[in-house]
Amino acid sequence: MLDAEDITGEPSRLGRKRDSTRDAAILDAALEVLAEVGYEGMTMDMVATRAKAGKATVYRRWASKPELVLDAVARMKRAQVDLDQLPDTGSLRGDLVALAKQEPEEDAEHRLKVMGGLASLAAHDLGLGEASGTAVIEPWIEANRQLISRAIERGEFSPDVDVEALSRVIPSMGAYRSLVERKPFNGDFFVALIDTVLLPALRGASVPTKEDDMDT
Amino acid sequence: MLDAEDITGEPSRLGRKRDSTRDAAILDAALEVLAEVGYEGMTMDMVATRAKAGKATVYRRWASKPELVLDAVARMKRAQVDLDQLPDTGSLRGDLVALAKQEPEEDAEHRLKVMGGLASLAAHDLGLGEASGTAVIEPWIEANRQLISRAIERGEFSPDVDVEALSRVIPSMGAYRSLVERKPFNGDFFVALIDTVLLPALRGASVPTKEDDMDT
Amino acid sequence: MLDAEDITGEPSRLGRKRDSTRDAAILDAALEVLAEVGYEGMTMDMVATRAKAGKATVYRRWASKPELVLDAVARMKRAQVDLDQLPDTGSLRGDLVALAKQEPEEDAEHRLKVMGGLASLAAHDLGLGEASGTAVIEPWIEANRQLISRAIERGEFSPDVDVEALSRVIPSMGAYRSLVERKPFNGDFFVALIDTVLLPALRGASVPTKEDDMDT
Amino acid sequence: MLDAEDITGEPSRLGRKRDSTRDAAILDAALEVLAEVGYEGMTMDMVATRAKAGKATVYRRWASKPELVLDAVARMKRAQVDLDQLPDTGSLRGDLVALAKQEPEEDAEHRLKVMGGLASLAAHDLGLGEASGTAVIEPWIEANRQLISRAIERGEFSPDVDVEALSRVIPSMGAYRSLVERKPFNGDFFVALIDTVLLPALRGASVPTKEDDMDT
DNA sequence: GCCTAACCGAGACGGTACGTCCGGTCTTTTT
DNA sequence: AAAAAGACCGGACGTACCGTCTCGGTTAGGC
Repeated sequence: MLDAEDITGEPSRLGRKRDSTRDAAILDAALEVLAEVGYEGMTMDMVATRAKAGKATVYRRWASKPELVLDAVARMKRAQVDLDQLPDTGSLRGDLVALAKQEPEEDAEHRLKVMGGLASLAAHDLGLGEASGTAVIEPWIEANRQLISRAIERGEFSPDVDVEALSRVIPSMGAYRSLVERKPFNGDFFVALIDTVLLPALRGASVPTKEDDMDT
Repeated sequence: MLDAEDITGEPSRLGRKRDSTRDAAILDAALEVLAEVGYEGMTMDMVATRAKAGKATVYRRWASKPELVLDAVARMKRAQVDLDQLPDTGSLRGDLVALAKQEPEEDAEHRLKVMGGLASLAAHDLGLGEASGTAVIEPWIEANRQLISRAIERGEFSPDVDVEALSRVIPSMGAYRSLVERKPFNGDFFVALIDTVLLPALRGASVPTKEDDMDT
Repeated sequence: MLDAEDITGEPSRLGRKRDSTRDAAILDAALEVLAEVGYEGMTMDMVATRAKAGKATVYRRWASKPELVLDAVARMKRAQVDLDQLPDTGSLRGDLVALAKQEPEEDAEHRLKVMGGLASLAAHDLGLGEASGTAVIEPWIEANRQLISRAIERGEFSPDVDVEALSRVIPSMGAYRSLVERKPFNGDFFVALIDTVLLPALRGASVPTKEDDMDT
Repeated sequence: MLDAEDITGEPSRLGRKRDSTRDAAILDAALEVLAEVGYEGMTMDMVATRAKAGKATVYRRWASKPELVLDAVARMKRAQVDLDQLPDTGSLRGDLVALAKQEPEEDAEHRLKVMGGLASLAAHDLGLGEASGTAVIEPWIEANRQLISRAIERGEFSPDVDVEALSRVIPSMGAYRSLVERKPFNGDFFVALIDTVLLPALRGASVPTKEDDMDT
C-alpha cells in the first residue's frame, strides 16, 4: 500500500481524511471480479466501478494492478489460517485434518477461483510473483511447519525429517491441483494427501540416503 | 492449434499448403521472446516480426496469444522428457536422478524463464490453464508414474502406495519452487526432494490409515 | 491491363492461352460489387470469388485494385457514348437531348451507383484519378465538343464561344450532382441543364470580357 | 462528431471535461497529413501521433477515419467563405472575382491537395459522401446564390434565370477540374469560367426554351 | 499421342491499417 | 484534500485487406 502517512508518522493534518471504508470496498470488489473473470480478465475500471470508486481512489492506495490483486488475495487468505489458533488434537494427523476442516467447505470453491487469478502474477518479475505466493501460501506452510515441529517434539516422528520440504508438500500439491489441473481442492483430496504422501514420508524418513540442502 | 483438417480426415486438398516450417519458426520466435521479456512483455508483433511472419500467419495457426504461448512452451518441454527412452538403472532413485540429469543443466535456466511466462495462462478460464500445465508437466508425471510402477513391480515398494499422488509430488513441488518461490529448480533441489519426500513416502506407505480417492 | 505479349510483339507462344472469357467475368463481377458496396467496400477477394476466379487470375490481368476498377467502369461507360454514332437532329438542343435519351433510363441508376465507387480513385496521385475521370467522362466531353463545334459551323452560335469550357459544363454538373449531391442524374435534370445553363451561355457569349486561357 | 451531450441538453457535469484544444490539434494534424500523403496514405496513428494524442482520444470524437477527414476538410473550408462578409462591388462580376481573390493564392495549392483526399469519401454510402461535398462546397454555392440574387434585384439580369443551377456552375466545374482533371484551380481558371460560362448564361437567359424542375 | 509451359481456382503468405480495449495519469466538480 | 467521474496518452490486441506466391490440376500448343 502507498500510504505516505504511515511512513512519516506525521498524520498529514490538512484536508479531508482518507475514507478507510473505501479500502475494504475496493478489495472486496477486486476479489469478486477476480473470481468471475480471472486476473487477465479483470480491469481496474471493473474494480473501481463495482466498488463505486474512482480509479484515482484505487491508485491512491495501490500503485498497480498486481499490487492490488496481491493485497486482495492476501486479505482473503488472512481469514483462513490463524497462526495463533492452530489446532492441537494430540496427533499430527488430527491437527492437519482439523486445519483443513477449519474453513467452511463452501469458501473453498470461491478461493479456488480467486487463486486462479493469482497465477499470472508470477509473470511479473518484480518479485510480485514471489510476494504473491508467499502472502497466500506461506502462512499455510508456516502452519504446517509448526504442526510438524510440534509432532517431532512429541516424539511422533524422527527429528531427522526435512521439515522445510515436508511443510511444502501439501500446499504445493494443492496449488498444482487447483491452478494447473483445475480440479477441486476439497477435504477429501486434502486428507488423501495427508495419508498417502505426508504421513508416509514422515514415517519413512528413518534412513535419509544423502545430502539435502534445499535453498540456494 | 486450429487445424480443421485434423477433424475431417479429408486433407482439404485445395489451395496452397500450409508451410509447416512457419510453425516451427513462429514457436521458436515465441520462445525467444518469452525468455527475453516474459509473457506480459511479449507481443504478437514481436513474435511475428522475429519469425519473419505476418500476423495473419500467426493467427491462422493459433487463435490467441495464450494458445500460442501454450504450444511454444509445450514444444520446449517435449524435448525434455522422452517417454520412450526412460532411464533404467535398477533402482527408482537411480532412475529419477538419471531423469533429472538427462537434461543439460544450462537449459534449466532458460526453461525456468519461459515457465514463468506460463503462469499467467492459468488465468484464462478457457481450459487453457489446464491444458497448459498438462502439456508441460503431464509428461513428467507420466514418466514418474512409469518409473514408480516399474519399481513396485520389481518389489522395491509395496503395491499399496498411491502411485497417482506420488507421481505428482516432485513436479508439483518443482512447479511451486519455480513459479511461486522463484528459486532455481536445479539438480540439488531435485535430489533432495527424492531423498526427503518421495522415497520416504514410498517406504513409509505400509499402513495407509484411511480413504484415498483422489480424482473427482 | 498488363498483357506483356501486347508489348513485346513476341506472342509468347508456349503454354496455355489466356482464357479471355475470364476478363469479362471479372469485370462484370467488379461492377456488381462496386454497385453494391462501393469502392472502399469492394475487396479483390470479393471480385475474384464472385467471378469464380482466383486472385492470381485477377492480378495477372490488372496490376492493382484501382486499375481493375478503372477498366470496369470504363467498360460500363463504353456502352454509353458512341462517338461514331452521334445524333444529328439539326439543332444542338435536339442533338443533346437525343444523346441523353440514347441510354435507357433504367441503366442510369446502376451507373450512378458505380460512379460513386469511382470517386475515390482520384485519391491515388498515380494519375489514376485523372485517368479514371478521363476514361468515364472524357468521351462524353468529346461528344459535346463535337456537337457544339458542329452547331457553330452551322452558324447556330458565335465562333467566339469557349468550346472547351462549355463542353465540360454538363458533365461537370452531372458529376457533382451524382457524386456529391447524390441526387438522381436523370433526363429531366439533363434537359434542365441544357436549357438553363448551356444554351443560354452559348447564346450570351457575344461579349467575352477578358482573358480566357484555361489550361496550365 | 460523437458528442452525446449535444442531444441531452444536460451537459453531463461529472468527470473531466473534454479538452477542446485536442479537437483543433487533431484536425490540424489530420489536415497536415492529408496534404502530405493523401487520404489513402493517411493513417489514424499518424494523425494521433502528430497531434500528440492517443488513438482513443481521436476515436472518442470521430467514429472513423472518413468522419475525421470530413470534419478536417470542413474546418479548412470554413475559413474560406464567410457568408456574412460577402463582397459588394456593385457588379456581379466584381463580386465573384473579389470572392475568388479573397483567399490567398498560396492557400489554394494546399486546399487542392486536401480536396483530393476528400474524393474517396463519396465511396462510403453512409451519407458521408453527401455530407462531405456539402460541408465543403455548399457554402460556396450559397455565396454564389446570394451574389446572383442580389444582382438580379439590382436589375443586372432577368429574374427568369435558374439561380439554383447557375449557382452550381462554378463550384461544379471547379470540383471537376480539381478532383478529376487534377489541374490547378487558380484565379485565372476561375475568371475564365465567370466570363465564358456563368455571365453569358445569365445574359442569354432571356428566352429559356422550356425548363423544368431540377430537384427530385 | 505425349511433353511442357502457362494457365486456372484456391488459399497461405508478409505486411500494414483499422478500431477496440486497458493501464496508469490527470482534470473537473462535489463533499 | 479526498472523493467519483471520466478524459487523456501510449500501446497491444485481433481482424481484414492488398498484392505475391505456391499448390494441384487443366488446357493448349510443339514434337
